[in-house]
Amino acid sequence: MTDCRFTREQRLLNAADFQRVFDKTKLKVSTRELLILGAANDLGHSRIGFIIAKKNIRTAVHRNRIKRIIRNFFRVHCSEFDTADLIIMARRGLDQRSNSEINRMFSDLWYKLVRQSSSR
RNA sequence: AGAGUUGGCCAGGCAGUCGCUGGUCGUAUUCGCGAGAAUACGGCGGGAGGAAAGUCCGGGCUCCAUAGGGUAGAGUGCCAGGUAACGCCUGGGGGGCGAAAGCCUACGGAAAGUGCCGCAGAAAAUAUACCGCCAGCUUGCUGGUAAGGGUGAAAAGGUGCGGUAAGAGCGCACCGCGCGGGUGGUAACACACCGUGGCAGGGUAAACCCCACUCGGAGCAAGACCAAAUAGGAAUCCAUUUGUGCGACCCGCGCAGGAUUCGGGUAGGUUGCUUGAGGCGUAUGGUGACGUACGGCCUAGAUGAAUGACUGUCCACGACAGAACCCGGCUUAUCGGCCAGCUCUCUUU
Repeated sequence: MTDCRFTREQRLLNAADFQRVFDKTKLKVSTRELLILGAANDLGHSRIGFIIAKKNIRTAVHRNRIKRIIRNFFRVHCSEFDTADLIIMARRGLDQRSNSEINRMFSDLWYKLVRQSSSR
């Protein structure tokens, strides 16, 4: 999985997928403005889903921007990780951060997650 | 050149790397007798806005019943036109602001009825008389007044002359107002036009209300199709006393009954889904909104939701902000830049 693509199979698509992650959360890393939940799957690849509440991130432009940046990071780095389903949750204040700040923040969380996963 | 004002246009550019999405072409694999379909990979070109926003109006489209009559309710409110329609737009009229260009205007009815109107003031609408003024006499009372003063946002027209005890539309002239007519205008309305009446009776209708006109309801999570689970119904035809259900309510309409037939439809998927009251150009009618004719154009269609990220570079250093069925408006947010018309001021020739 060294090619850097991002297809429909790599996304959490329905409510049942999301619920499964919430019920079987094994991985959890966070900062003040971001939270990642993870649960192992047996599909042979990772999947990602977003929960970005309108209450926390008020304008659609910022919600789109956050999703695009994180999705792009996931696309490039997904091969570094075991197969799992991840949910990215945005908290209040994230829309105040610039693109590079979000990239750095997510990168820190990502490697924390990789360590947590491999130590298991 | 500066100040103002109105209308229109643009919304960082370029290059590279890595992606996403739908279209099309090609190749491969699978399915199919076949037309073709699905999946994967590759090539090519497409991929947010002026407000995509708020959801405040209007319409298309879909379903409810074929959307019909009445009541209730809601909306609109100077006139004429435009439009699919509108609460929008255009032109005109009245009123207000400005030196002007121009801007603002919820602008029907207070003589159908009801309600409300603080303080001050004698009195806020049936009128009335605090200080005055005048007359009379018993010198502080009676009568006559509303010119003057005072209160107030507002005191039952204004100015002048006559008149009178003092005054007063009491009389007259002009201004204002009402009514009737005339003229101009499709009309709202206007008039330094004519006649007539001494003269309307406060404000508030974005208070109830009255008058005129308009409006059936719900929305793409509408609706249609495929279909695990689960439950026993569903569709068509016939009948319509009674029972029951339905939209804000009524008139009204549907369902239950009998017969025939067999599928039904939650998760999920497919569709609706972008060619449309579309945009561009030319000609033409119109003051204009806009209409008509001809030519050629196709310009996002996602669905846990694409349209991006990173790097370099240039400059004016980039605001507000992301389509979700589709259009027409309105409103609100917005870094800046460009173009055109008009008004005023200054300088120069």
